[in-house]
Amino acid sequence: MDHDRAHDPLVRDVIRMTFELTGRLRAHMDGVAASLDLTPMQARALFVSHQPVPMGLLAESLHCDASNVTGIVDRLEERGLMERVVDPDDRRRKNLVLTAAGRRGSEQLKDRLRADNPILSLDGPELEVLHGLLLQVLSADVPPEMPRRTHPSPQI
Amino acid sequence: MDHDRAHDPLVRDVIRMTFELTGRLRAHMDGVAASLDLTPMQARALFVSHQPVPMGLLAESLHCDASNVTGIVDRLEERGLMERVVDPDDRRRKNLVLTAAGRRGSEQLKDRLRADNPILSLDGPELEVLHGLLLQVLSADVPPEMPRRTHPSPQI
DNA sequence: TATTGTTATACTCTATAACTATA
DNA sequence: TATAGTTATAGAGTATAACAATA
Repeated sequence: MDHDRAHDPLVRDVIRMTFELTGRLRAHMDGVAASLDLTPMQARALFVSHQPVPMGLLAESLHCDASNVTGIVDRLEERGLMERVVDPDDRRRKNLVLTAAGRRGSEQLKDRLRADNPILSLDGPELEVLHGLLLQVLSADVPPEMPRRTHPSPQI
Repeated sequence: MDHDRAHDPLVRDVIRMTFELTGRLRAHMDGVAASLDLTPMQARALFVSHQPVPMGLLAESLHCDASNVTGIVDRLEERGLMERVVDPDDRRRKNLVLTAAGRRGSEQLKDRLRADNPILSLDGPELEVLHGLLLQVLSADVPPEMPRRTHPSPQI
């Protein structure tokens, strides 16, 4: 018999706190992005593009529709940080490759992200514990699909 | 003598994983919002407005500029979920108060957010540990200011 | 036929600057 | 003078639908 965890005060508290921390981490990331004159989405795209990645996969990583990635990559390409390279094995597919400037930018982004990160208020052993918990959540969880508002059930 | 943690592989790993989890949690939240026909920011505004809160404080909670809150609250008010109430003690200030429908919506939002949350792959004791870590990070960390791009130092 | 990426569209979010009204 | 909130603006993000090229 499984106790109903939805009414567990601990669950409520942890969800409220993850909401708060998620907001702060995002603000921290956006601040770092701004310091490099990147928009939040441009920075996230740079962050996850270590090796060549097709547009569709980037859309998944960014949790947004594929049609949005066109514009985001357009602006990164105009700025000389990324290039679209047609995949020779499947000419429909375009792989995104960082330029030298893109790699430098990505490194700076990550350096600055590490420099002042809120989670660094934890010491080594605590980070180890957090690492274990994150590993468990990430491997157990199936990444959610992109949010859709097609058939909402409002009731409010 | 403090070891330089920026080069600690554990720190890098944990930051990469928090980036991933943060993205998934946001996608989860946005999906729940969409199921109630709310935009992401409308849902976040509803989430943090349990008791009357002035516009400026809501802007801080949402990590965005105060000017944005006007439009977000406009749409929630048009929909009958919130009301602006002028503060009698300081007539410049407007407190945001949930309507009955707003309270129902907020409850549904939180119910659905708990129902399928990725962090629920953790069991009770693990949640306790996470709770402790979150408490420490949140109390040690000073919430970052809103990201500004006024004086960037690009170098890329 | 199905898939990858683009375009067109309409709306929301976003920060900045200038503004109103209160203090 | 300073603060709370609004308006105007321009740009970026957002999902949907329709489309082209390729498989």
